[in-house]
Amino acid sequence: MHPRKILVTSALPYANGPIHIGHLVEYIQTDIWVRFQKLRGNRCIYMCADDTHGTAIMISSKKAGVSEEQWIERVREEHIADFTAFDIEFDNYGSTHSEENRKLCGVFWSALREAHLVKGKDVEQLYDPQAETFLADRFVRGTCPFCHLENQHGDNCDNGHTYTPADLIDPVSTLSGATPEVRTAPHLFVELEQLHGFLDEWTQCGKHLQREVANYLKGHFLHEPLRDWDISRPAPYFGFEIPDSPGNYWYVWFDAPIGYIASTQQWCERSGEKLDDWWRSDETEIHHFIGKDITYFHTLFWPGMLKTAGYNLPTKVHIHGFLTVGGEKMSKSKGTFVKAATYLEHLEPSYLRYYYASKLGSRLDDLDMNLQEFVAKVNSDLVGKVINLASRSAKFVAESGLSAEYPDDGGLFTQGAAAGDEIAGAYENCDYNRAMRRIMELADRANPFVEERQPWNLRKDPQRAGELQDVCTVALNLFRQLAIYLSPVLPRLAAQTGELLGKPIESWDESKTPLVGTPVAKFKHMMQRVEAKNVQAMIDASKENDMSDAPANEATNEATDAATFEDSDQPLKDEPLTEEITFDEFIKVDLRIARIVSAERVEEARKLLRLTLSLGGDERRQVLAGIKSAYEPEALVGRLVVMAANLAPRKMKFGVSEGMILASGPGGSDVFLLSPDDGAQPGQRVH
RNA sequence: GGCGGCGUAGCUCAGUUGGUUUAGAGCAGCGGAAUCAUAAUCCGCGUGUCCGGGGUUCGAGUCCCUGCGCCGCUACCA
Repeated sequence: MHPRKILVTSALPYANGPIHIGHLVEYIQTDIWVRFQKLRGNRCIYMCADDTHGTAIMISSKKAGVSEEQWIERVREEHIADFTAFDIEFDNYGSTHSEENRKLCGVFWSALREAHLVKGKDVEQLYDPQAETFLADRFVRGTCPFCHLENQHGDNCDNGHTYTPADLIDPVSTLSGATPEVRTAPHLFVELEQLHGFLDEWTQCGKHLQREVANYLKGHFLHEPLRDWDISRPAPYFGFEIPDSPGNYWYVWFDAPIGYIASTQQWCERSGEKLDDWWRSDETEIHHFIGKDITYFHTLFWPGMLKTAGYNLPTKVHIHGFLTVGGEKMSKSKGTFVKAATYLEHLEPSYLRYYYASKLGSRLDDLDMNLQEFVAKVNSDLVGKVINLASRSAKFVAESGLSAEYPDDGGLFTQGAAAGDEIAGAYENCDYNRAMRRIMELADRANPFVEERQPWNLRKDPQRAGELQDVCTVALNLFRQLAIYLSPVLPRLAAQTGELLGKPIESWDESKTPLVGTPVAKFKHMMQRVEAKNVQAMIDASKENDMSDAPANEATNEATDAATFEDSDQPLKDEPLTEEITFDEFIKVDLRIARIVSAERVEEARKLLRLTLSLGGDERRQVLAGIKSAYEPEALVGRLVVMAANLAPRKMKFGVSEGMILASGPGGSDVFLLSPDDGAQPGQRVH
């Protein structure tokens, strides 16, 4: 079997913030795969880079008071430090803001031009006259033109209406607070539709994508003509200026994937390789690892670009899901939004590598990190089962070394070697959880062997020194076999095993041959047990970070946090605090979660909506609420609110109102209903 | 609403193309042993409606239909 030639990438992290444990799912997943391939004797290189262009970078660097170049260089160093600490080993870590990338972008661009795939079109977009820049949708907020909900995103509101930013009522730029104006600018587009036939074939042939991804693309994009892809941005924009279109820049998603190739180019220059041997060669496999959020860039645009420019198409795009913690999205307020650097202050990287490996499968399911399970799994699998094999036997043979011949072990080593193919197959398919399970099954067979042979008793009898040596030879070889199988996941353990037994682990096939007649070094601890309190400390520290450097909304992070916290004192002035009450007085009010099951306008009334609230089961209340000018009734149905449920019914002109729902704001269109967090149920009391 | 997926022991899950037994493993729990080892290890202990209901079949957790529940994606299009 001749070695494969494999080029692997992870998505380029955006140079706008630190690496966190969500990112690490992908880099650990990829790194394991790369290490596995190398261990198998394949030629495999792992390429990555920082993704450095776009509006968000401009904003962040401006805020930090440095140039974009300084900013991205600083972030890149942080990223590299984090990756290195987690044993993620790139063969090259570049930057999309590199000369190599600029040139390659030119190559791709020319190819697109020559294929007549580029066309110009005018685009109307909101422009911030103060910041002197066009505004992406997420940098505009305003009032929804359909339901008049205020402070909504640029392209959709919380009630589910969609629109373009130009339709917003009272739009505001989140960059400067200025009122944006509509301006027209010429943009360049790629007519992807011309590649429709090719993309149908490539995505649906079953070789390159997970089945569910192929279905997704077919259902969402390929069933109809593909839309033109807006690939340029007018100045000012931090990126590369388009050579034949001065004043326009390539959109960040154009140059980002080309960064994979540019990074390879740097590696080639350093190692005397030819780029075309890797990116224009039938012998090379290209494997991209990405998260599901960027599926369509990598499965439609990117193959289209590669095809047009005559580069290798991806052999496979491996797509993974998101990380959740305790079954929920990572949350800054709950401390589950853990930065890589914060993790490292409290825990060892090997824990996370193993835990993720034990959870990762080949499909794009989300991966849930359960903190109790995390502790239990690392301690019981790694320390209790695997490492224990070495720590309970190594010191008995520190002087004698391993037996000269491999003793009878009842077939354990042979069984372990036979399992190698299946474990390798699981790694190859990214079914790491399966691989980990199989490895732990082997460990579960090894410990009883030691138990049965009782080396601790054998050593008491000098007559049985040979027997003792044999038992430990078996135990250590079984341990080493596991360490080899685990080495893509736990390179440190592999290195430590190499030291202990005086022979570095370099190839997968070493799992087939036991080590004999070699010295054994003094045993040193290989891994600390995870302490639950350290996990907790990490969570707590992540909460503290939240207070200091803050932002609630990820995408618009830097842009919004000033606005988030510079709260006006006007509301308090308008409505000062009232006199103190006792607890007993407070609890007289029975606040309940209620679901709005119907809502209609009271036509004759100026301000009222007639709501029917459900407290669960058959319990219903009619409430007349003065929110007509702030909410469309249709948008309220189904929504959970908080109501004062034991308020005496009040007869009003239009009927009896049996309670009140809680809202803030001065009135008119400025009314803001209170909503419970996810999970609340109708009828629950608010305490 | 559409698409994709999931629903197996307290928890996390395995169950390959339907047929090795009365459906398995790890963790947790209970009982015992051991004391070499990082309070690590070993042995023993599971009356689970394999979500419910139909169907195909000599035979289904495994295939088909249907209902329910959950998750993800995406929606006045699929």
